[in-house]
Amino acid sequence: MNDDAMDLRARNKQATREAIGHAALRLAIEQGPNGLALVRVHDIATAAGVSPRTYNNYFSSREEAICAFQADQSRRVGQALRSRPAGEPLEEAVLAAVIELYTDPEPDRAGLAMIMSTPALEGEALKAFSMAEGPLAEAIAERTGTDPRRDLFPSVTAAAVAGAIRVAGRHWLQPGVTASFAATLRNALSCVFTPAPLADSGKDAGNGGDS
Amino acid sequence: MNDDAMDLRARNKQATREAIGHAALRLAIEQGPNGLALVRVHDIATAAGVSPRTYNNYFSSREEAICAFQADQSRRVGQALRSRPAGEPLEEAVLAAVIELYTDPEPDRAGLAMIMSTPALEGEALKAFSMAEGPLAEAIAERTGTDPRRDLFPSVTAAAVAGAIRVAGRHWLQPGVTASFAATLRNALSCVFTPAPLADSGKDAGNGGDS
DNA sequence: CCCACAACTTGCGTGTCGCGCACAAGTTGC
DNA sequence: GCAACTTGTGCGCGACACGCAAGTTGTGGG
Repeated sequence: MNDDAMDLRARNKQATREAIGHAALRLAIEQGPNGLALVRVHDIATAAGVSPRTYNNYFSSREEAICAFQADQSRRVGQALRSRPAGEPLEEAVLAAVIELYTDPEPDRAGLAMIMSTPALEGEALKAFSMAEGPLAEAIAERTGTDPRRDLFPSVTAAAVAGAIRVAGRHWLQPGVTASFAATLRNALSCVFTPAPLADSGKDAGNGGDS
Repeated sequence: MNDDAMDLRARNKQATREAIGHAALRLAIEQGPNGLALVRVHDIATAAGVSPRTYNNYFSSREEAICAFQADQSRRVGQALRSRPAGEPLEEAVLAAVIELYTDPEPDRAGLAMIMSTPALEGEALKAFSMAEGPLAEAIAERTGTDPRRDLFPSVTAAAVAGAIRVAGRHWLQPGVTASFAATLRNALSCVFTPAPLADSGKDAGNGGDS
């Protein structure tokens, strides 16, 4: 999945894709959550240095372009889990994989806030997260030795993990939250694997409490 | 939430909303997953007995209209959990509430298959499910006595439950699955609350195994 | 019983957008 | 070096979301 592992064509394709996505996100942030309609396709294409028609070859809606980086990231989550050592327990492996993937660069607060506060963009982000569930479920099934076609555990866990990442993101960009995204992510994911519903594990020890 | 608890205006509004949604879903099913573009707004409006402009007052996209019933159902999930007896353990309460809400009429296989096999519609369905997470998280927080602003557990669990419902639906309409939707739902939800990652709880006893 | 007010529906006009088609430019494999 | 393929681009059509200004129907006060 390294950039230099592809031929020239694929690299150019990926470059323009990222250029369009980056331009789209930047323009969306400039206009703010309520001015999404003011971001015209023509502006995005111009800012990315391509024609509107080319933009349309890559994305079929503004929302898709703006959330492109999330979609790209989601595609890597399955591979990230597979690259963990085989003996590692599921919880630790998932935790490490997700944290590595989502905190290598600390996420862009403005971009995330823009997406989470705009219904149309949030829908596209949900699609991006759901794209990760399939591969993630396969990786989980492989690690736990379960058949994803007979046992619902891998798919459900994958969906729960994706949901936890989403919740962590939403919580992280609430005003007053000072914890790192990695810490928030850890808290959220621990809720998935430890069922503790009504224990006093909260507050200062277990999950939550970084507002 | 009963129909006769509203004044005439609200009832008419809800009626036309359901009429449009029903017509949209029916037409979408007729055209199949690949012919969604052939379903014109004009057709939906005509089938529902309203003008295209009125359709547009209720929904701002075909996908939204087609998935309207899912959105309406999602809005009820929080209330469904609240209406469970207070002493009931969280897992049982969630299980009972969800099963009651999603199996009162057994879901429409054709409609569900249509939605799950069409990317654009699946995105809208994801939005509908995510709408349920907020109220559901509040209900869970209230039941477990946790503060949803400090503790991530309610939100994460809500997201996991929503994800489990989704996974159950996807699994249920796979060819060869003969179990009732209620049973599939039970299996999926049990994966959320029992962490059992690598136990041999599968196959004939625990979760899964109804293919 | 009637009337004023509010909500809902509808027709029309406008600005965008998605996308199919045909062609030019660049890249890869032989 | 040549041929096949992929990708970027210009053009144009059909559809659609949405604002605006009527007309129509439900609601409540005198």
